[in-house]
Amino acid sequence: MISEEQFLTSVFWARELPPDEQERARRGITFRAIESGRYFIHRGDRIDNWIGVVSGLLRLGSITTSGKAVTYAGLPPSCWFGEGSLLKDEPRQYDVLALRRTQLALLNRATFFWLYENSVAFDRLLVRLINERLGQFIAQVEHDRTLDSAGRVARSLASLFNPVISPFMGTQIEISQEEIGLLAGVSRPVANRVLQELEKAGLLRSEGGTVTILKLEELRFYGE
DNA sequence: GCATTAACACGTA
DNA sequence: TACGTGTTAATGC
Repeated sequence: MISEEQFLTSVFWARELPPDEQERARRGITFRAIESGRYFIHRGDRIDNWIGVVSGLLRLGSITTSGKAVTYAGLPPSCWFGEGSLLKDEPRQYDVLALRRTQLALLNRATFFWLYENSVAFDRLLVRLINERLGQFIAQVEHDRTLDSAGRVARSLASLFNPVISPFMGTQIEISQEEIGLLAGVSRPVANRVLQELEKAGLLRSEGGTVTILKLEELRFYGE
């Protein structure tokens, strides 16, 4: 079984559960590492876990029939995902790729459903997460259609630091300009130019593969 | 026009 | 050597 410390540092929602449910959740969690560039899930897979990102970075997306990679979201540390496929008992609709070496925490299906059936605290948590993600995706569609590339890059970065979805993020993330481009749907030269623009505006610092957020709120509304 | 791809030089782990 | 960054030239929508 994983240690108390591992549990509390990687499972942000645990503190919302009463002690007996925490203990049950802890017994249902295992860890797994995915190497950089490897797929964790392919479209069509069935999954048997609710999945939490402990460290690293995942990309949720798919490949179009013409072979183009489309990204729907970055999954940063402390973010949990996959509840939709578990609850609907359907195959995963999207690919999940590790952009760098990534450690995952896996809550097994039986425990997930036990909590779902028995824990009010857990259900509130799920509703809150799903609600927040819904809002995030709707906003993303809006931004894709209304904002220029600078605005899209700023929103994509800000969405990685959503405090409801990934509350342990702090202010820094290891992410290359190439990866930022993939998340925001722009090319690397554009990501490069926008990062310089945002840095000049004092909203973030970008250096050597890490981005430090200085003004998250302004980043979230950049370009409006 | 603006973005994209491809390519090059540079600095660093 | 491998990677990330900064930049430019050719090309496309």
